[in-house]
Amino acid sequence: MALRMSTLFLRTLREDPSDAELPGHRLLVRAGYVRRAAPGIFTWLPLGLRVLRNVEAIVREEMDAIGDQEVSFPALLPKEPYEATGRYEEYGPNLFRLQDRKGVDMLLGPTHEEMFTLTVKDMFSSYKDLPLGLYQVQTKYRDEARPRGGVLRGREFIMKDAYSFDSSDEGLEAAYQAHRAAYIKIFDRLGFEYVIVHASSGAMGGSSSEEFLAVSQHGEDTFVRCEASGYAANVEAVVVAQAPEVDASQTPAAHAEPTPETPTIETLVAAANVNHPRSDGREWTGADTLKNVLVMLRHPDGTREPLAIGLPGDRAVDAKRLESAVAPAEVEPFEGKEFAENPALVKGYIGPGVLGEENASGIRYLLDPSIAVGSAWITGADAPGMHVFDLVHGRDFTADGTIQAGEIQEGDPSPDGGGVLTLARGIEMGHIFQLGRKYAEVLGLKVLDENGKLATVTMGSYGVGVTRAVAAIAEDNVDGIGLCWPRAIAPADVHLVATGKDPAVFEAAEEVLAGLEAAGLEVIYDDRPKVSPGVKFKDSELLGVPTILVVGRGLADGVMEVKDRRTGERRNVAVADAVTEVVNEVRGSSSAQ
RNA sequence: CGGGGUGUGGCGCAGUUUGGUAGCGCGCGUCGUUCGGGACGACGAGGUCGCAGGUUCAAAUCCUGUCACCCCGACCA
Repeated sequence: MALRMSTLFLRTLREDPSDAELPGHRLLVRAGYVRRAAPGIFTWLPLGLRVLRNVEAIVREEMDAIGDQEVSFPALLPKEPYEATGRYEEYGPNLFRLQDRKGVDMLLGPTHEEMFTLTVKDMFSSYKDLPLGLYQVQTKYRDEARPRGGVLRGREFIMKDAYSFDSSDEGLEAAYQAHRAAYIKIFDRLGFEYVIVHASSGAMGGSSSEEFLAVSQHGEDTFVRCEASGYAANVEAVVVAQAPEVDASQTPAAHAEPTPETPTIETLVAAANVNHPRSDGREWTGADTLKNVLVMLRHPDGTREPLAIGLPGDRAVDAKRLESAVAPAEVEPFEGKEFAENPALVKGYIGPGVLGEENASGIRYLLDPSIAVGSAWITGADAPGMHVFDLVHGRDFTADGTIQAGEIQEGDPSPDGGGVLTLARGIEMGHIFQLGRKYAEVLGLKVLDENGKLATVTMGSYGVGVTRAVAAIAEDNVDGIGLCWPRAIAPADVHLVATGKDPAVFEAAEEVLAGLEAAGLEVIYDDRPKVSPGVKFKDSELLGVPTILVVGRGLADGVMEVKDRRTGERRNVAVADAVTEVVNEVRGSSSAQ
């Protein structure tokens, strides 16, 4: 199979497109792989489509290998199934909605749990039909508030979504592990650095969920990992361990002190060091203060509930962690008028004295798990310009519970006790869920069990962002001059370049091309006449095929040049050996990048 | 939704401050020269300057409105 540059539907650009920011995105456009059609919507040109198909092929092979069966659902869907699960509303403006000529509401599918569940319900009715694994590679639509990074986050994108159906929890666990293992194979073959992290399952429900993140500074997700223990998790899903109790027998009784004009942690610490220095000679820091943050929760039924969060003063509330911790409730700011409505609250000087369902404010009070029983704090005294010192958790105040909402910081202890955490960014490439019975329950997917009784099926859902994988791999495989595709997904095995105007060069190139094709290699052949060698070399580097074979001036000496795109290494090979050398190059390192 | 920015041939940009018949580079076409690192010359095709209204003898340029797009944030199974 050969693509001849003289006729290929391709136009490379010498300059970066002005609307692209990420290096991989720029190069995908410059090298003629994709073109933007509308915000977050892309046209795949011949070379891009070849890469995309290669990724799809790998995904299909590994899904087939675990016995999942491929199906294809429509993208244009009726709304009823999504109304049944509540997601027609839940998805809100992210759902593309439309009407048919009769005015019937329809939608473009953002994900297909409902359709798979209903189809299995249609066809199967016995435990003997299970387990079952189905998947599709299909176009999804989500009207993202802000598409970004080109193909990385589009409004139309291709996802491989798979679903498992089991009659028992053990079956679900087995299916989950099988899909997890298949994903490891897929991402290994795609050739990029990734981590598997614990994720919060959020609104999807279910008990267990892991994400496959491509490690990338351009990623939108922040995750933590611990070198020592191997722990890795999305920041949203980090469960901070409860700090062990400490001895408070030597801590003096709590005492309130005037601390005028100290509404912030910084001003409080400064004032405390001047007016109330520690007896042990150490300076007060933000970590000695107990900060109490108020938020307003809005529950799905519309009711609003204030919530107070106590955490060390040197640590912020992480909005994503908080959202995740209080889901399905949503977080809103605690406004000035709400302070006014609760006279127990003294803004800037709020303390545990009034917080808590049993205390004056009546506001539920949850502590960060790092607040140990027995630890002593400087915190608000609930009077203007007053803070209380040596206030001991468990002795002088208690809370209504703990909450996982504190910001995770570089160097925090790993939750599994093995070391310290580092922070990094990643691109979500895959997400696997144990959904459990949520969808089957709502949509009535039940089968008869061995005893002839109806049992609700338990499900898993497993997604891979296929178009996103192309974008993420591009981001991960660029250098100053172009793309450098991993072999497994490159648009061709070899980029054959014929330089100069000597007909003998083109004749020799045709011969070696025939040899490469006969060996089963896919070749991009730059057969353009009257194009200068410099242009051809630049284009070959821009396109990023891993092996470049140059036929040109060396021909007079009986040699061709084999060049490795990634390393830049080049070597001459005898014309007679060129096909064999290139085939070895391609096959010999087919599993490496 | 908040903040910032940009709309001028296919692409990248200048021109807008100070109103006077739209320009550069790349790409594209023809001819000739060139041919191992984005060659050169000559000729040429291609733009209602995002849109609407206004001011003016005259608007890419000034005024009003509007739309679109990009980036950062919020959002995002």
